[in-house]
Amino acid sequence: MPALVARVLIDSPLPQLDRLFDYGIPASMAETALPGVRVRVPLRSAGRIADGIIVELAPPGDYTGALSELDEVVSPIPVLTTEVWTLARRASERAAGTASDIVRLAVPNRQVRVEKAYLAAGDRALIPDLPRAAPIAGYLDGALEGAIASGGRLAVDALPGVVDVGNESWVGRWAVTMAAAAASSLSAGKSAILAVPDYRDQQQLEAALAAVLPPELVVHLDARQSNPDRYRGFLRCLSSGPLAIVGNRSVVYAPADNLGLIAVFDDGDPLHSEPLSPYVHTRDAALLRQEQQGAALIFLGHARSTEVERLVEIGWLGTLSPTPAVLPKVIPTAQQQSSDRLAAQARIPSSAWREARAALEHGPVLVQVARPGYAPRLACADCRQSARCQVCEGPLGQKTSRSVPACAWCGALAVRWKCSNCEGEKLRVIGSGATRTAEDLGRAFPGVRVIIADGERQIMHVGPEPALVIATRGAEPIADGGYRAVLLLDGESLVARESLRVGEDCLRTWSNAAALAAHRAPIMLVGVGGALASALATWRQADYARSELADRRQLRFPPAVRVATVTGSLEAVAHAVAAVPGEPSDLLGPVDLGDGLVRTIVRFDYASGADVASALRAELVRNATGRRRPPKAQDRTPRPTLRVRFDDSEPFLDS
DNA sequence: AGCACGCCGACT
DNA sequence: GTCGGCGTGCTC
Repeated sequence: MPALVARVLIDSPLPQLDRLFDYGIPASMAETALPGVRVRVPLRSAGRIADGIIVELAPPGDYTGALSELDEVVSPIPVLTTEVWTLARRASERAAGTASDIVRLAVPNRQVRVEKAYLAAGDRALIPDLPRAAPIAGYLDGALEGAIASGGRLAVDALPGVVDVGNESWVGRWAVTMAAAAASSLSAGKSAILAVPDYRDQQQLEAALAAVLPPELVVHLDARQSNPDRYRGFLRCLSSGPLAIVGNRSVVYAPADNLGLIAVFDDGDPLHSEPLSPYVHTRDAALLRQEQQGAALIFLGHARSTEVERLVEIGWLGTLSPTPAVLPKVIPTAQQQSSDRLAAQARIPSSAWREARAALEHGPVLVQVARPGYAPRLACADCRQSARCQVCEGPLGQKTSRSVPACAWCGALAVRWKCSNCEGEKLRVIGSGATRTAEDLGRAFPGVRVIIADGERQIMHVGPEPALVIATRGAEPIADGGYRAVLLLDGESLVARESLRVGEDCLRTWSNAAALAAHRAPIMLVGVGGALASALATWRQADYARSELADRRQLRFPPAVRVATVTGSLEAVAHAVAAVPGEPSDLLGPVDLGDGLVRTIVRFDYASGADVASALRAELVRNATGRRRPPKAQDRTPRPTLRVRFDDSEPFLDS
């Protein structure tokens, strides 16, 4: 029997290195060179050492050249499990990226001290008793539990409202459902991966988990942790025994032991879309992993994304709604101006103003606004042309009513501003941000405490006392006992944006805010009518997603079809696009992006995704290894880079 | 990425 | 005749 070789994944973003390399195993490493461990290996001429991970030990493959030997086993801990490796390879293939880019997301940086402590602790015999499964409230008895036990796939409509999970800790009811689902999986001895879009969601989920699971069974893995904390959590996942693993998008790659459930909350939140190459969305990674490992898969949310709706329509996902149905009390408000002068100034129709005033007698009222700051835009007071930065031509805005106007793009303060059109020197405020809304509302409701929550002033909780809580979308605090009323402002300007996703995006953020209301508290959507308003009012977000998806099918826009954007020089893009199978390819572009770059969007059906990805990936390799400069061109011209990005929604967003 | 190998112009 | 230019291609 021939000696085994170590097949190693090199840590490199280069597409031409994205394959396994065979290395001989020196006798000194025979004990430690095992699958999953970090190694250092010589690459190309001696002297150059690369980091890598042993993926498998195998008989020598078809490579016939001289084998180099491993240089060093860096650590004995198998950080890359077989499941995660397979997932990384499949996810990267689907996105025409490299597996090591995914592995970098999946395996945190090594922290030597943490690792030493972990190894010194030895195998932890201290495995707590498995929790007992408690029934999951709010849905048909046993429906969720059954799906979790049998590896089912479900789109679950979340329960609106907030609850106290103990210690005066109020969380959204969705978090209780998700925690109960995790407990259900753990009670069967299987781990659960719980992915949430942002930190505030994570805090709610952790509070809900603390109520149903002992802390030894919960691990978190998120971007906010320090590197050592993250690595410590990661190593805990590797030790045996079921765990609830909580985190943001890259938690879907956690090395869960005996995975039984993947649950994703609010998959329509843009934070679930990975900004690092190869840009694999949490939803897609979760779908691949579920298919591969057969765990249960749950997409939980207050609104349904068109992507999930598509999966429901093709039968890949089942659906589950609360039983009995829970309908928030949404009141569409007519656009009639308020008779109250101050309310009118604050853009609030009279009916909404009356409801808010009544609600403020009893507790906090949430006001959701579109933009932070005081004035999102400024214009010349004389000619009304929008005011531009004198440094970079960016739009000017104002943080507070007193602050110096500043550029939204480069941050330059606009001192001694002069209109480029009419030489005017006076600025005029356009629109209202959170701060200005707060000032206006403070005048309309004198004597009421006003709280502002936005990206800069992050507030997680507010008490049950009366207060006006002005929050930008996604920054809403949880109110103890729920808000007594919710006002959704700025809908008109939000809906007016030109973007493929405005409708579903608005419905999602409104629904999330509405879910923070107390039972039967009024929710007022100001200034919006039509299908969107009625979807919110009837709390039938899935219906809206269905009609939205039907529209996208008509137009052949994602997610009815898949897309890939190909960016680079005109020739490189044309060449790459020509390699896409399925003639004649369905193309949009090329459009000129300036700097000698163009972008073409390739559209294709889900069924041909693998072919398109492998064709474009081959083009990436060819472009990276082929001639670097156009022959006879000037020396200093940088090599035209070719970039490919799958399922990129950016070109369809507002400009 | 790096770095060696390989085929054309000025040199002792 | 050789030294070295950078264009080309490979990395177990």
